[in-house]
Amino acid sequence: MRVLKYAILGLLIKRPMTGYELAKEFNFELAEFWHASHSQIYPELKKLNNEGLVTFDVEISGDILEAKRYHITEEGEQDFIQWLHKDDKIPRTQKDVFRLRMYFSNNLDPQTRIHLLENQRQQHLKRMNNLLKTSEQYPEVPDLDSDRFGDFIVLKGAIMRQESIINWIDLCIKYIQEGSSSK
Amino acid sequence: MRVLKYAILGLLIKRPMTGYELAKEFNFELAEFWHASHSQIYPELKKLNNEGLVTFDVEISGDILEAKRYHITEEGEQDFIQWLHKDDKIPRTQKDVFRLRMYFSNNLDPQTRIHLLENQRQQHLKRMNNLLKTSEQYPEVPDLDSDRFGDFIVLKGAIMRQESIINWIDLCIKYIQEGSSSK
DNA sequence: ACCATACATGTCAATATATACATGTTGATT
DNA sequence: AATCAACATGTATATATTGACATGTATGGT
Repeated sequence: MRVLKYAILGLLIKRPMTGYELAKEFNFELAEFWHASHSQIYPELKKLNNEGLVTFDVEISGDILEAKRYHITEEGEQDFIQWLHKDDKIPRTQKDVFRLRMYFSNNLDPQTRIHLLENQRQQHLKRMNNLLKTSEQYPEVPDLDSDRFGDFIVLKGAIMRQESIINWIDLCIKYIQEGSSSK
Repeated sequence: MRVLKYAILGLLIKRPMTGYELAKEFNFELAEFWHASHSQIYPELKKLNNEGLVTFDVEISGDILEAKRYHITEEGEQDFIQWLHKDDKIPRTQKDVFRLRMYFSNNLDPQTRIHLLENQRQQHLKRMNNLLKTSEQYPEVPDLDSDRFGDFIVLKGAIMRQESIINWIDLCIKYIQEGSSSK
């Protein structure tokens, strides 16, 4: 499906970027829902360039350090916009190692289960606080056509997801406490 | 990290299974949080057998049709139980193509955004109903040590996640309607 | 007898992803 | 002058995953 292709094209519509900058984007705003590291990005940029969907200018900083600043072409923009209109079939599976572990949790004693859950809880709570802090950047809903709008709604979604996960963990802990005290 | 290895070992603790049956498991109870198809399962079973973590008996149904029924060994069980105790670092990214799309949604007109969101909403609602139907199998919390407990809690988690996704979609639709009417 | 569905096991090729290997510059601080 | 963090670009290897290719049996219904 070449999602990375479209992730890159979408970012380049905002502004021309180097491979290094693209890699950074995947570690900030987009990090909750997409990621790619530079070892994937550089070959993909080369491919997109061969396909005529992006071009680049070489910039020099200092004496010799070269950076390729990639721009999206007219063709690339058309391809991206076309992709953007497509309906997604919701994936049957969202892989989640922790939930797989919990699926098998009858093989653990109650204390261990609670330890594992508390550990997850703490990590999710920490992320939740980071997301809430980030969302302070948005005292109000950005304009629909602003490129902040997308970040705003996926951030909201990340917070809601986080909330739901923490509630689930708390529910699991409750079940385990009730189930083990009654014995 | 060889998650498939542990997914298979965990299933084989419940009961000995053929590769075919394992593949089916990944399409039912576990389907929300893990999946593997037979082209991954058969080679992995061979590998686990070489490592001494599983063994198999050949069963004949009818005249000649052979099926290998895999059993977990003592060593396999120890390996699995050890893995099960491990804390997971929560993943920075849960890849989600639809949210990536929404991140770029400022490039779409409001009607198209709402169409895409409604389409997702419908699909998620349908899945939600399936999950709720499945959860009718559990009029009460299964015993902590029953192998139904794991299925029960991940099913609860799937329902909560689904609820959260639908709420997010509704929120997005609301933002778009408000944002486009005020212009 | 025919047909469809489920049972059953495997391989192959393409793609995707993560991690490590590999190299070098620039600019700011100490 | 030395050091460190950030900038910058690539390749290589291993693993994971998907979808197609490939083959055949068993069972129940018409």
